[in-house]
Amino acid sequence: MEDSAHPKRSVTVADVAKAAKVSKATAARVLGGYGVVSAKITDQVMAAAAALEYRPNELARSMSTGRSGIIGVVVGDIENAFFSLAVRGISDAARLAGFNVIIANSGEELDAEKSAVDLLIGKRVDGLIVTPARCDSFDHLQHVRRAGVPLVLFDRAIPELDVDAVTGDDREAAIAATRYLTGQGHRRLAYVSAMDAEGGGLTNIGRISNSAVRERVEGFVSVLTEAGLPNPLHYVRLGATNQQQTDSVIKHLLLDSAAPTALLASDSLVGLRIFKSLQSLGLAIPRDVSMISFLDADWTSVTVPPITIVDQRVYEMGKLAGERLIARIERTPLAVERLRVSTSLVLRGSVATIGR
Amino acid sequence: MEDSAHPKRSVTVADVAKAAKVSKATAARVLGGYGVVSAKITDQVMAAAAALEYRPNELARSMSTGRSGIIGVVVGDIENAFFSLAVRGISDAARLAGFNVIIANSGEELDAEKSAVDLLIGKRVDGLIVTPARCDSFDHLQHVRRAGVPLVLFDRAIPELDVDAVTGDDREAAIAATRYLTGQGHRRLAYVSAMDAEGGGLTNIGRISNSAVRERVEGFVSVLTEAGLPNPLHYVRLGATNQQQTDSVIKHLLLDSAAPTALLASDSLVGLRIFKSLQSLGLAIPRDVSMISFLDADWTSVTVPPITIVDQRVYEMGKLAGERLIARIERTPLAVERLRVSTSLVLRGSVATIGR
DNA sequence: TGATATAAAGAGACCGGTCTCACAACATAT
DNA sequence: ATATGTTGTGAGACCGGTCTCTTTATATCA
Repeated sequence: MEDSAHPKRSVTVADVAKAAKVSKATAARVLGGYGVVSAKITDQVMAAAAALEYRPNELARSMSTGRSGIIGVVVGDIENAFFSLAVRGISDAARLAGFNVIIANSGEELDAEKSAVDLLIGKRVDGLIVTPARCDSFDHLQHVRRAGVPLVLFDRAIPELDVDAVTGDDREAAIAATRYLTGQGHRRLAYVSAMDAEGGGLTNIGRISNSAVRERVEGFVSVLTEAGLPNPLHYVRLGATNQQQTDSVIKHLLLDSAAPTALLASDSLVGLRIFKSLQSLGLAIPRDVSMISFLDADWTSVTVPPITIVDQRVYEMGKLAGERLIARIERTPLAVERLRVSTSLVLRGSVATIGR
Repeated sequence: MEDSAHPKRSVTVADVAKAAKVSKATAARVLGGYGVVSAKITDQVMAAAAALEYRPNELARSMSTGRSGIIGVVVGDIENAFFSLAVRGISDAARLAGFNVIIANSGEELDAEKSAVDLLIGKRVDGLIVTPARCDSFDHLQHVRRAGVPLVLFDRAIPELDVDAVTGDDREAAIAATRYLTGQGHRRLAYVSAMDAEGGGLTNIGRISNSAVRERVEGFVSVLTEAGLPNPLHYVRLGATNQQQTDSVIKHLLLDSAAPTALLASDSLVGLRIFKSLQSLGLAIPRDVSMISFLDADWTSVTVPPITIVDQRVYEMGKLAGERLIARIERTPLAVERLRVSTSLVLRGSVATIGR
């Protein structure tokens, strides 16, 4: 058994051709499924290929055709349920169209994102779906366009970049959630996100570099303003990137003399962290504080009480992004668009009605 | 702006060479970072490359070097937290060694697995990590070996296949969990898995085609037998593949006159389904029934009560598998091994002490 | 029966890199 | 001054497919 002998020159069309006693071109026609070949020769070649266990070298194929059949996807963090669901949607769309998916993690860091994009372009992917970590730095994405590689942004849009984007209707979602909370009598509401905050406190919404978060905060603030509540930015907190940070954020929020009565979590990871923080502070939901989280994550339906959430339909978002990209790859003439997938509020038990 | 012009012949070494007024070979040496080139020429070439925005074609590079720098991973379902965590571990190990990861989903189906493997081999991945859907059908994996592509099995082992495998110590884990349950006075224990059951009832452990599940069931049964409990296979149930099936499985189990007092869930998805089933049946944990789930999934720590789990250290498993594969790719001389990652029981609140 | 159309097969360039080998220029040894 | 070595550069084969162009064999028609 010298199976383990490593390099093992693989079987090529030339080998098959020789075995089938035909020219390389003819064997290639049979194996590649193009051109015209007589039935007899086809059989010969197929038999030879089977005997030699021929496997086409997709790399070589891609080289000459110029198409790799691969879609590159750059996400923030696959471990996050949001992205794994999205990837599923993208993969399903891709598979249906005969494409494969190669995934790269950016860890929500710009540098990692840049090198991931470079790498995928190097691998000559046929198209790219990117969740941009920051919406204010996009040279590398501009470069993708210049290279002629179709690009679709996911979850976050960059208006300055003339390119398709698939996002949730974040502003509307935030408005709906916030209105619901104010409708239940809440007057002091906090918005908590995992986004890195570069200075601690937030003074200027426009400076939030993630469009999804920015739009949600805008929606949140607009409702509060509209309701005549003072200082709507006062309870917007960023930086809940891990349990410890979140504990600290929550503690500061809730130990304030004018503590918020309701919390809006920007994603399911933040939501989970907030939930745990509240648990460890011994605060009951919704008696002591109400909360709403984005994303219908597993955990949100099995807690006591179950968590009211904004259902983002991430799978559909992913699928849509995949389909859009494939349409671009196949040169379907389409106007550049921002596709918004509508969200819906799923009422469960984590919001109390207060006052009145 | 004719940015959108699609095909856009990309800049090649030849283009750079011409611009820098050197030979293709020299430009290639600079750009590829091999061979010897004088400082002056290096600068010239680099300048030309920068001006032209040269990006190497990894495909072509792979063709001539025979290395793609890609590791292929075939998992059951990325959406499953078990796999997404594992993929993270694999990716981290890969990135550290300068490899990239391409992921394919098998949906736990043999045919999909076969074509995924074929596809990845076609893409000339440098190595393959596979979670075999069935341990009794491995022609396609044998083929991988014959093709000279390093292979590491993940989560499940196939003893007949002379190849490395990274798994949990499933038998020990099941033994520990089961012993804990019997130690708490439980005498009728059920094991529930999502594996497809081809006949409904289970009569022969050896026929379970997934080694991880089989070993867990073996461990489970061995403890029960050792404890002198009758008919240990009686409460082993497969087929909890979705909520409806699980509801039915749980209902049948618990409406029996001799209903089990404790349930062992084979993975976190099954665990979650069981939890929901119990909720909908109005049964309280652990008062009416106790449960233990595999995998420290998000949801298990925020339920009431929190769920006692078998911590599988999946990230480490993934990382180990990645490292092992890379060692193989780099021809480190190593004996073929089955690497077992130890698990531990994390006691929370979902198991009652009964009797006595 | 010879001229022409058509189908099937072969020859070889090409994709964009890597890499071997040949060769030139200059330094050092004899 | 000639032999030998070293270093930097150029020419061109090669990886394994695709694909165009040419050639050959067979069918169709006058």
